[in-house]
Amino acid sequence: MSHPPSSRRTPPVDLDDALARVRAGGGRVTAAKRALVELFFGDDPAVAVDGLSAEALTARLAGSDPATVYRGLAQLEDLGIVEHRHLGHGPATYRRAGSTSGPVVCTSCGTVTAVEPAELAPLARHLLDRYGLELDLHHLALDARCAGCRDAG
Amino acid sequence: MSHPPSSRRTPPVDLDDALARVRAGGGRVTAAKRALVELFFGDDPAVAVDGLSAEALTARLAGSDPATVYRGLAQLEDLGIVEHRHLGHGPATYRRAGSTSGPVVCTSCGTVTAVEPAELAPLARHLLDRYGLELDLHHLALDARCAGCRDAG
DNA sequence: TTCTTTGCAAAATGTTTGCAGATAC
DNA sequence: GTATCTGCAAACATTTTGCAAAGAA
Repeated sequence: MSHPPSSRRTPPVDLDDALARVRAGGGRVTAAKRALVELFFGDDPAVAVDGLSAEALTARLAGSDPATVYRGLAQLEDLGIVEHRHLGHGPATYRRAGSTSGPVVCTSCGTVTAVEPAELAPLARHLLDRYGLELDLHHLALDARCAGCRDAG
Repeated sequence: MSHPPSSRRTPPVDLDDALARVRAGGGRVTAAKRALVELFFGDDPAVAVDGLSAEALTARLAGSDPATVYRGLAQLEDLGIVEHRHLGHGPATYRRAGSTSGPVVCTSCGTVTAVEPAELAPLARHLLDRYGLELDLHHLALDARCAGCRDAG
C-alpha cells in the first residue's frame, strides 16, 4: 500500500528480471501481472516510456478488469518496476521505471515531449542548494504550451 | 467552460477590482461568488497563496454547496482571478491568480515551499529554446523531498 | 423582465475495497 | 496446502451536469 516516492532502487533490466523481482518480493507471477509486465517491457514506447492510464492498460489487456490492473500496478510500483505520474487533469499514467527518457512535459494540447534528466539538473541543483529539496522528477510532469498551440491560441 | 491555460491577463489588484471584473465579464456578483473572492483576497495565505481544495473552500463558506463552489471557481478562473493546480494525488487546489509567491514545490511530507518564478527562469528559457515549449508554472507543482524526509526515510 | 446563478440530486470519472472462488508455489 | 491473487460488485472521492426555483441587473 505504500508507494515509496523515492525508493530509488535500480529498475529491472528486462522482463525476466522484473518477474524475478515480483517473486523475490513475495508476490506471485500470475497471468495478469505477467501480461502487465510484458506490456511495459514490450517495444511500444507509448507504454514503456510515455506511459498509459490504468484504463488504457486495461483495454490493452484482453479480458482484464480495472481492479486487477490497479492492484497489479500498485504491486509493480512497490517493487520499483513501474512508476506513475500525474499529468494535468485526467488519470495517472503508468510507465516502466527508469525508462531512458527523463521527465516529460505535457502541453495544453496533450502532446508529450520527453526531456532528458540532464536538462533539469540545474534546477534540481538549485532547489537542493537553496531549500534542501530533492526534486522528484518521476512523479509529476511539467505543464507547458507548445509552439503550435501558442500560435493558434 | 474553457479554462485558458495561459490567458496571461494581469490579475486583479484587490477585491473590488476582482468583483468589477466579474461584472465586466458578463457575470453577476452573487453572495456565493463574493464570499469566494473575499476568501481569496482575505489575509489568510493558506488560501490566497498556497491554495485550498474545492472541498476545503466549501467548508469555509457556510452553507455553500460544492457544485456552486466549483462553478464559481471555474468562472473566476476564466476571468483570471483564481488559478488551480494539481498537487500529486488528491484534489486540485485553488488560489489567487498572480499571487506574489511563484510556483510551489510540494514534498512527500506535504510541506509546501514557495519558489520564486525567477528561480525557474533558466529552465523555462531552455525549454522554450530547445523545444518551443512555454512552461506553465501555474498549473502543476513540482514534487520533491525535503531534507527532513530524506534524513528520516 | 431577462438572463445568470443557485441548490439539490444524479451522473460521470478515476480509484479502492470486500469477499468468495481460483491459482501460484 | 496455503497464502496470494482474481473477478465482480459495490464503495469512494472528485468533479460535472440537468433542472426548476431564486436572484442580479
